[in-house]
Amino acid sequence: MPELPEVETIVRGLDRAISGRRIVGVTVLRPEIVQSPGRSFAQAVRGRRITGVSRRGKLAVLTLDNGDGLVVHLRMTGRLIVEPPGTIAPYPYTNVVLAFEDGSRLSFADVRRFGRMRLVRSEEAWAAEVGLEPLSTDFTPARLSEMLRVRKTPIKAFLLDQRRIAGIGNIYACEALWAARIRPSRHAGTLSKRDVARLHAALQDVLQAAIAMHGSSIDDYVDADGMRGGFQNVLAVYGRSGETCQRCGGTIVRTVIAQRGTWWCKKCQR
DNA sequence: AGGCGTACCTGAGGGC
DNA sequence: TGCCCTCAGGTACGCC
Repeated sequence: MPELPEVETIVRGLDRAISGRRIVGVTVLRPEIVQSPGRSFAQAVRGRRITGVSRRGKLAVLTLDNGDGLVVHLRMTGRLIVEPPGTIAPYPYTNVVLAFEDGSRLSFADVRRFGRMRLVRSEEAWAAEVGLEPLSTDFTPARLSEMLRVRKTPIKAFLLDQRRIAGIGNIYACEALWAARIRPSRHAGTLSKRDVARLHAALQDVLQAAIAMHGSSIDDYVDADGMRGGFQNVLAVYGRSGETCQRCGGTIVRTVIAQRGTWWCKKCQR
């Protein structure tokens, strides 16, 4: 489900909705979903106030007033939903509920139960494993070029590796490679300086455009208020096998790279 | 180092 | 209608 633009959208909504609220109740319906060092998750979280909600790669981070962080990975089908006071029925497939003092609550729901909610002492514990933020000023064509050099992995597999650049998933890897006119199976190290410049620009453009449209809702992504995104309506290649390329009139094909469905135009992506 | 298969889970959708 | 198969926005692990 969620890649950088979707998590960014969720996090912005959550920051507006629940920052400043105190957690007065914690219900863990699926213990395997939460991780917490030492004390029990519920004990460690209950009574804390949420001071802010932010994003790192595809991770949502709820910062608590004692400096701890609730790091949430939604994986494929996870949802973070804010429910107003008076809501009785539990959100479908809810695994963890944080209840606030005003009667509102945050539900972490996930049909497939791949998503995780982890309590961390400080950012150092996990931030080192997460790569560069593609929308930060640290991410420059020169840095990208340096990371790609001599690497033999297909460029698409490189883009999906969260330890290098954080936040790009299958949709936006496909879309950015189309925008940059680069064939997804190209070995990373073979990209020319021009290719790298186009890819760098394409990644930032695609991610920013998707954030502006509140992400892509292909199947089940919704933001913190349960609203769908709009970027699925403007996807150029993702999920469009057999359709005509809007740029060159070629045919969009589906292949498999790094075990993931990959959509691209055979004619104009080289 | 990196590719590949598999595992984790459930549900949707297509073909027959 | 219903059964069977494939696929899904992600990552981890073990094996070569």
